[in-house]
Amino acid sequence: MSIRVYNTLTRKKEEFTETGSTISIYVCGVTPYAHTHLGHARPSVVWDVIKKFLRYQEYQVFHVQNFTDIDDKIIAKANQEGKTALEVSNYYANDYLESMDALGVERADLYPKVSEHVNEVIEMIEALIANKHAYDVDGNVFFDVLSFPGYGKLSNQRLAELQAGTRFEVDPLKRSPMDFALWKKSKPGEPAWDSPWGQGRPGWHIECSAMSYKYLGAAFDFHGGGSDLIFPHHENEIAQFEGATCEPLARYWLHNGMLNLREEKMSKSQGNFVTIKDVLAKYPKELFRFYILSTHYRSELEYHDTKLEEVNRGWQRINECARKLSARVQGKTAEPVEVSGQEERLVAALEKAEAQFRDSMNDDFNTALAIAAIFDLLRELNGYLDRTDDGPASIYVLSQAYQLLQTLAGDILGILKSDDQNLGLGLTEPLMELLLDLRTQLRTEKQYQLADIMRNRLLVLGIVIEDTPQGSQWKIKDE
RNA sequence: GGCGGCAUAGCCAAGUGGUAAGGCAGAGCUCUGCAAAAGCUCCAUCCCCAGUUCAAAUCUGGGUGCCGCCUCCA
Repeated sequence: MSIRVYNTLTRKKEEFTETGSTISIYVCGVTPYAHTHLGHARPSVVWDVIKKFLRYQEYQVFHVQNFTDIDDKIIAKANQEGKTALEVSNYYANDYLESMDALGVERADLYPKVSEHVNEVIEMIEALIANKHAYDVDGNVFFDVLSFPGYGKLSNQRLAELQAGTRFEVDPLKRSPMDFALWKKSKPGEPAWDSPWGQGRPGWHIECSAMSYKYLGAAFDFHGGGSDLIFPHHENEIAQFEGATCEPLARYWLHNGMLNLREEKMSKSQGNFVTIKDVLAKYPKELFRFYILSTHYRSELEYHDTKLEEVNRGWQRINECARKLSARVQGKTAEPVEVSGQEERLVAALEKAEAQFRDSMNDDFNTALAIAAIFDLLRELNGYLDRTDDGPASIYVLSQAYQLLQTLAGDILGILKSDDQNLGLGLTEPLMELLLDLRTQLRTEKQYQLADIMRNRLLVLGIVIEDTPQGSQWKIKDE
């Protein structure tokens, strides 16, 4: 089954056709002038999972994500704090990367910055002027929207309607109200670069066109970003790119839904945000990823204080199962054996789960469905775990199960806790073994009172004891 | 005013023509010294109205409600 994706450009789900062995991806990054907030986590986690899934499907991926480090807000912040614009943007770009690391998001292959690509920007503007899509007014260069017939094709807007809806004050220098700045003439005290039009700096949208063209060329595979970027940012990107190069920009446009904070869209400018670091100080990254991936990427997502508590229990079940599998398989060698009976049934369940997962992801990266496939598998796994002994056939299929769960939930979705989160360190393990041995002895002698005291006191210390048919087990209590 | 999206059980959430995935919460049961974990069973006819169709949550038209974008925003 091939991959199908919803393409904003055509407004329908399309089959993804590959043009080479490497899939090229450009995702709009951030303007680094404030701490990285929860809203940024959504595209990051989603694309992280998409990339990992594509590799699982044996594609290669090349991922570029920009930093728009020249911007009015950065300059304003720099002035306010008595720093240079570059100091401010570097600081927050670094904060962004740290937040991504903390989320378990794999880094992009490239993080180009506008400040390092002003030449490319200038070249593209020159091409636009040469192609009669842009004009220079006293050191400002604007894109001439009326000159580009395809304007509005991504956001499905008609120019006449857009102009009628203009609510902001129109720069009198513009020929048409919808024209937008490619190059801004610098004012005193602002960072400025030399250009054929005098000292100035790039406008907002041009950097993405120039840098995606430089690193990915024309008609690359995926262009992603939040749905709030469809208009005007991505619409303008297309106009600039195609106006300058006469070639199409990206083949598939994917837009993720907004993450809303307490029913309101989270955004930097409204001061309505929670930083990623705040959330990760309280909750494991894997839980947060589970929450994001429980909903399809195009849907809106609500976040509030108790949200992660609500999804915690289901997430624990997945990890609980992985922990049990790990405990069973650990230190044992799985010899390939002929399977039959309940082992055969389990292997069939593994295959089914893998296929369901794959189909779900192939269908517009439906992580919600993919997670459902994992829950289905969980039931089979837990049932089997209750029934089986530690015979060679059992170890063999259990290690396969463990691997599959690690691959799907761990490697691709990134929602499995790592082993050291599950197990204690150093002395803890032998000590716990000792305690459990003693307690088992007590239980054998029916000294239940003492056994219960032990269990209760360990619970106070954050250690949970579970008595199972396979003996007593312990784990670190969550929360 | 324009463009787009959404409305599915108490909550979260899949599902684009064939008679409602999954998770949480809840009820009952099994296992168990007890507890925990786990398993099993139960729990919706899909905002309203009118159409198309043998058949619609899924298509069409109308209505209501919510949200996003049109200004910086992932």
